[in-house]
Order: sequence, then C-alpha cells, then structure tokens
Amino acid sequence: MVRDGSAAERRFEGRLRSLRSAGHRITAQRRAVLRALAMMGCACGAEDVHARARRIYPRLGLVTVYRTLAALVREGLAQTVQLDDGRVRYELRDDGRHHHHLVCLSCGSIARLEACALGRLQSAGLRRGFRVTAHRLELFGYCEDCQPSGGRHEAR
Amino acid sequence: MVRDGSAAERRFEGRLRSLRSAGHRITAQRRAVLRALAMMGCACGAEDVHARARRIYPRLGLVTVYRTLAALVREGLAQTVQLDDGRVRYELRDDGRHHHHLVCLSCGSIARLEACALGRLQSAGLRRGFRVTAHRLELFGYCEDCQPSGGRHEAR
DNA sequence: CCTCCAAATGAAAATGATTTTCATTATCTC
DNA sequence: GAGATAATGAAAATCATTTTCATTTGGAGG
Repeated sequence: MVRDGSAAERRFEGRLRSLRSAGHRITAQRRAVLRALAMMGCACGAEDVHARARRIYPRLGLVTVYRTLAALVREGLAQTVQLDDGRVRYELRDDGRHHHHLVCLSCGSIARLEACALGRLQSAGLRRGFRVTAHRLELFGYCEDCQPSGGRHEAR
Repeated sequence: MVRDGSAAERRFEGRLRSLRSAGHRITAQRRAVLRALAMMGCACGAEDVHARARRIYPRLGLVTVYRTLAALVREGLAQTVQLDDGRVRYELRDDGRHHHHLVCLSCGSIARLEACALGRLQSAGLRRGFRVTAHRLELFGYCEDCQPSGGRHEAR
C-alpha cells in the first residue's frame, strides 16, 4: 500500500516534498492527514478527514488536522470549498487542475466539474475595471441518482 | 424619508407586504432591519446590519437581526453570500435579478456583476446527468481603485 | 376601542466549528 | 546523537450563530 510506484503514490510523495521544502516537518500525523485527504472522493470537512486519518494514525487530534489542512491550503496543495452549512470543506488540488462543484441538494454528494467556461465573465469583470484573479463556482441541483423524475428520490 | 413615493419606497412596502402575507407580523424591528439592508450598498454580515439598523431602532437586539434575516431569506426576499471569512453575508434580492459578486482582495469591497453567462456550464452539468437548479459564483480580484498597477494599493 | 393569544423580542446561555495556549514530544540540522 | 525549534494534543478560548425562556406586542376578532 505504501511502496508501489503508482501515480497516486508519486503524487503523495510529491506533496510531502512540497511541504518539506516549504519549511514544514514531515510527521506521521501529516502523512495520515494527507493520505486521508487523498482517499476522499470529494471535498469534505475537517471532522471527516479526522475520522479517516485516525484509521491510519489513531492518536491523531482534531486540532492537528485543522493545522495540517491550513498548512496544505497555505502551500497551495489543497483548497477549500464553501457550501451553505457553516463548515469548511477541503480537497487536494490535482496539479493546478481547476474545477468546480456539482452539489446535489438531495443526497449532498459533491462531484467535480472539470469544465470551466468563465472567460466571458472574467471579461465582464474587466469591463468594469475589476481584475479577476480567481473565482469560485458551485452549482446546485440534483445528481443522476436523485433526479426527481428518475424514480428514487429521497425526502430530506 | 418615509412617505415619498419613490421606487425604493415602493419596493420597501412591497417587501413588508410579502412578509405579512407569508404570515409574519410587521414590527418596528423588522422595518429597521429591512431598511438597513436596503441602505447597504452590497452584501454584508449580520453584525453590520445590526449596527445600521440600530440607528433606526436603537434597542434592536442582534438576535432579532439574525431571526429577521433568516425570515427574509426563507421568504425569498434576501439571499446569502459566502466568502472565505467564516461569516454569512446578506443582501436583498432585487426582484428576481440574478447576479454574482466581484470581491476585491485588497479592500474587501463587494460589487455586483449583473451578467450571468453560465448557460454553458449548466449544459455541462446536464451532460453528466446532473440537473442544475441554482449556482453561486464569486469572482476574486482587484477593483478599479485597488489595481496594483493603478497607483494606490493598500497592504493588507 | 379592547381583549386575547400566538408570534416576536431580548438577554443569557448553548452550540458548533475553528483557533489559541501551553506544556510535552519529536523532527531534522549539524 | 544532541539541540534548537517546529509540531502535537488537551483544554480553554473565540466567534458567529442558534436556542431557551420569560416578557412584550401585533393584529384578528369581538
């Protein structure tokens, strides 16, 4: 599980190296958080990361998870996603691949949308003298499994 | 200030009527919150609304502001905006006019962007079997007054 | 106009996510 | 391997927001 040369493993090591070269020490806790985050299918909260990372390093504290996530974000290795419940979600950044989110209002799943067609809006920003350097887009609706017309919907 | 027939005043009365017909009582506190919100140039937090509404109704409590804002959102008269600081911002909805936000990373100002060119992305969502019913977009960058090249920038 | 009651209010306490403090532990440089 | 210093964990602190509960008040019905 640890010593294969898979792409995932190479990415993991790369992130560790980034952290180290940014002046951070590599600890078992940070490895666990990083691995947990990499295992997550989509953006999730600190509590979720904690639960999963604990399976790797059981005495891991929630505080350390918060600190590690903050460090990852600071170093550009992870990013946050804001939904409507007052909790911050985190996800690793794959290279610099920019993406948005499809948030299902029924089951709460968060899928990625790799396409980004915002050039037009960025120009609209420019037009008003505003220089856009970043943006965040979340799309809300119903995923394939939760289509109201599709059969199995779920009261929530 | 209260009895002119301006468009703003008509909108204010319309919102009161909406609240009333949704089964809410009209109180001095709610009037104050609604007026304060209408005076705000852009989305701002409950604390800000409270400060401004207090100038109209001084014994207004922050709790009431929260409750009133929640009611306004529930009735579709206001909406929330999520930025990166963990605080919810509120703004009145003008009719159903959909817009996004231009958040200045230097001075923190929040301007509106009326254009919405997201049809393309919505189709992208559809393509994956996801039915988009709503979306939220925030653009970050530098407003006209804060352009790094423009002269007066502000360390933050 | 008056009464009544559910809805609204405010103060204080509770909550829940996140951050800070501080004493202890452990990484990594030399 | 030793030492400086960053990282950790537990507990306490914060901060925005929500809940509780006793009191007040809007507005429907008389």
